[in-house]
Amino acid sequence: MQKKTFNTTLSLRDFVKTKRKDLGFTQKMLADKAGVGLRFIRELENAKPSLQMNKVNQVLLLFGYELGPVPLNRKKMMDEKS
Amino acid sequence: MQKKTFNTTLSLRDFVKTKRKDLGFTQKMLADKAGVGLRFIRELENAKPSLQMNKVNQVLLLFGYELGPVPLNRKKMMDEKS
DNA sequence: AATAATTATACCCTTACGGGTACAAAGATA
DNA sequence: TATCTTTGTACCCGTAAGGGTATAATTATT
Repeated sequence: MQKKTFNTTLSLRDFVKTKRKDLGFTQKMLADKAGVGLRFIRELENAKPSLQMNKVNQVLLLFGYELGPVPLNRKKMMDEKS
Repeated sequence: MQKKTFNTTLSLRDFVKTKRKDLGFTQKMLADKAGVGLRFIRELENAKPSLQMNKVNQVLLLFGYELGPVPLNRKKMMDEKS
């Protein structure tokens, strides 16, 4: 029942990590399914700031998400699962 | 009074273009204020898919926005001004 | 119409992204 | 403990991103 608040700005890494584990994927599995390299997934989950948008979108697409402009300091609510 | 619907997914370019003109900036002014090159602003407003997130965020920051994961097919409402 | 301002396209160049790979570190399982 | 899996860090390298600049094309503005 507990929900987790996360800052959309700072937690793209946490978003990916959470979604990935929700699906029971390893980094390698996610990389293969997204069509990116394993190193990229690791850089993404380690919050490398200079990642290319199209590559990030290839990953987010698997979760039904994509990169878009969101207001700063925006907080979102997300269930622990799904 | 008319509001414009835009798909967050496809219209990062339109978002930037609209916000820029709302502030009365030229591409060059926006580039200088954001600390990126003029060419980058043009590629951004022309929807180049492989732009680097940190550069895009330097621009969105001026508008009080940033890149974040948004659900696919999400539609947002935005006033013509502000 | 002409002129000025803004935007689009193209070229060269330096930098670094991203892939691949290997190895180390951390977690899990028995 | 040892063993296996998963994740993190480091290296080399091809290639594309992004800046600068110049020139065309487009769009005001008069």
